[in-house]
Amino acid sequence: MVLFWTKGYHATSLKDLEVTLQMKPGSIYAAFQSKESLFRATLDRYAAKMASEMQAVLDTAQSPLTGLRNHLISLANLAPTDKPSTSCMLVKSLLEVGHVDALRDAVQNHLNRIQISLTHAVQMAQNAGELSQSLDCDRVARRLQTYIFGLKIQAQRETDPRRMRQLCEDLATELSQSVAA
Amino acid sequence: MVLFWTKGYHATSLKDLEVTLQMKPGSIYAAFQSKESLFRATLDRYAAKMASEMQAVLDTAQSPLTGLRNHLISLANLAPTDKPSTSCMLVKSLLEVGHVDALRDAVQNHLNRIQISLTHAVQMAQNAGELSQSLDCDRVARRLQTYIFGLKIQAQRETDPRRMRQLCEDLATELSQSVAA
DNA sequence: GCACAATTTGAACGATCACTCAAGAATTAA
DNA sequence: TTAATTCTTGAGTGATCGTTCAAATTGTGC
Repeated sequence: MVLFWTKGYHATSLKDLEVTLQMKPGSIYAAFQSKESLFRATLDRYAAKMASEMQAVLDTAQSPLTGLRNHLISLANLAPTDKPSTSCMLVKSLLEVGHVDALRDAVQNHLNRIQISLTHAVQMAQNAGELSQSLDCDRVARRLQTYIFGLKIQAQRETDPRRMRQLCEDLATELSQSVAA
Repeated sequence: MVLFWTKGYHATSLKDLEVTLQMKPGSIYAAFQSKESLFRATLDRYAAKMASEMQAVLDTAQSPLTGLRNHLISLANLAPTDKPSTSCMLVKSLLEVGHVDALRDAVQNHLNRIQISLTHAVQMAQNAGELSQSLDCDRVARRLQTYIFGLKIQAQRETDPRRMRQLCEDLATELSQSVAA
């Protein structure tokens, strides 16, 4: 997963996979049917990992809205020198293999599921009275996800951790304000 | 440029380039030294094109802030079925070839230049009294660019043009409000 | 019309690509 | 211990990768 995540689908060769997995080609093809299918499996794994990490942040927060804010702010801890890539593997894959139908659909499904989780979180914040009752939760969630996408790309660029943190906090603040009950 | 933009660097083969350019390998290598160098040239061209389009939107607007809003809203016109890719070639390249030093630096420079243009636009809005005097223009510009990144990725996902437009307008509104004089 | 320079051609290069498969090693069942 | 089964091995597949170069073609100056 880390290999595909950092190098991308096309740039990852079977030689790379042999070394990393410590398996010979035959074994790789016995376990997974093809490079594409192995890649799809890593996408699933990544999405599960990402979803559970996000859920953990949301669940441990004092309140639903605080959880969402914390999640945005947690993106400040990504540094562009980090391994694996600070960028979202799903976004990276969407851009790279978006023209391969099977892979694009897999990525889209994962992103949709994450968006639904966000919608639920927003709904909870609304139920808790932290958000205006009139707000469309799905709409807010889409905006939130747009922030996340943007921030993860900035994380690939921004070398100054102070500015990165500032940016995350700016967006977190904006969320609270524009959405307040 | 369109070829690299849509397929990405690695997925574009020299056969593809031969067909699209209508040139034989020898000519391609005489004109450009290598695939990488040709790719870098397309990055330059893309960045120039994108910068001038953005500048046109900014310049024709009634006011600086309106220009920035219009630019955000113009992203609603991207549809995921569009050719070439609706995603920003620079972002796509940053994610795909971010681990190749020469290419990453080229992309970073282009993105930095665009950010500077945004900073100037924000500065003009501030000078025009549309923004609070106390705001850090560079900081606002970074936030703006984060929106743009996020929106262009959403444009790859969102199939409903109504929702896409709504999203762009949400972010444009947010910009005006959070930044108002 | 002719010599000379610049460009284009496309076959060929070694390397690497994703992938296969017959043969051998390891594991399990009796 | 042995027979059956599963897993692993790694050389080998044809295809394609990015790249080169000598020969053919085209363009230029006189």
